[in-house]
Amino acid sequence: MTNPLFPHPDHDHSGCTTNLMKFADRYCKQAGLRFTKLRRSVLEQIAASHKAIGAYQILDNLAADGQKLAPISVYRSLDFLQDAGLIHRLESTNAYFACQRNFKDGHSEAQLLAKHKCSHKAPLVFLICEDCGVIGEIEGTPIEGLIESVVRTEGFKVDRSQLEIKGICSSCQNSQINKL
Amino acid sequence: MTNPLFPHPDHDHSGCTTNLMKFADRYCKQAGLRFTKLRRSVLEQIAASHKAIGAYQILDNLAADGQKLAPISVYRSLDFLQDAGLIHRLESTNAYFACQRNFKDGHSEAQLLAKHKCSHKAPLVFLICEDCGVIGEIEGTPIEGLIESVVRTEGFKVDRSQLEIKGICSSCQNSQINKL
DNA sequence: TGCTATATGGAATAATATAACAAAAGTTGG
DNA sequence: CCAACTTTTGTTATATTATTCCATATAGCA
Repeated sequence: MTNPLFPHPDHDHSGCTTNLMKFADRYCKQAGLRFTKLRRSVLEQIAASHKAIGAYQILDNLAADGQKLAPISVYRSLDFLQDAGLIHRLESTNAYFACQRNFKDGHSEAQLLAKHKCSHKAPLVFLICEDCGVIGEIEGTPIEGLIESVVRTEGFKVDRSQLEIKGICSSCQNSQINKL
Repeated sequence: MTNPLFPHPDHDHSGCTTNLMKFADRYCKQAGLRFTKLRRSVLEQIAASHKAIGAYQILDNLAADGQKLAPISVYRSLDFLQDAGLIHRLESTNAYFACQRNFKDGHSEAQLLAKHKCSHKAPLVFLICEDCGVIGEIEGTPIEGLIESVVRTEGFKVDRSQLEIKGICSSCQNSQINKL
């Protein structure tokens, strides 16, 4: 019933994009954020796949669509989207990808807002396939609690944390076997 | 008996540096790595504190010491030191800091080598104080096992992982209270 | 010694990100 | 609606981080 944590590289992506854009609309409206045309088009570029995309790649893609922008414009939209929790940034590769964990059905607007806001505070855990480039986001794992407890013994007060796990996803492991 | 996981911002650092450089000597010799003058001077800059330092800051410091280098020279040394496990890179700030977890006494050369090599594969967990800038490295926590098990359910094959935890260390929390 | 692999030097440039200020568009209160 | 204000975007320039390419030097070894 739940989405797989790690999206299959060959899945039909069309639904992901529309769901995500729909969620962004609802969420920004509910949170009183201005989801402008520029921000929307930047998010569309990012939401086009489950891979991470660089700021200048977004810039190029939009230019190809006839929308010529300065880098700062893209970066400003990226900041907005990140603050809104709609995208994440892979620190190890300076690239951005869409947060896919938001738009489960069956929530009222208020629930949607509360749930999404809450999830911002949690440790971020990302699986990055070094072969196909797809990124999966994990939530609700014991890792989150463990970080807190380990750190508490140090008296360290956590602000935010991000775990980037690189490796090979199961689909790509299978493909590699087939190639041998 | 063990070092604190998070070094106190005001501790006496002189011993840390000499221990670390001594370890680097021993380790490189044992591992058949060439610990050249350039690599040594880059490591000295990094080992000078428990904070992370940028590549161009290293470059400037060495220039002030009369050693004028091209950026690429510093980056090459950084690559070497990272491959050797002597330093780490903070992905979120593009900065480098010394690995302090190596040079416990009482190991033979062979044990030293084996232990250090093994530790390279483990997930890296860093505590980063956003106030004083000091970085602590945690090892041997249940986080490591948990990453493996969580990911295994996904069929994801881990290559390497890094967890960056940002917040305020206990010393800085105390200082902040005093300032009020 | 000469051969080979590794390390360094040096110049240029690529890739990523931000600063500073002006103009435009949205928001609010009269 | 207007005017004042805030937020967003445009424009230009520049800062920061990292790599490519080719030449030279040095270490390790037959």
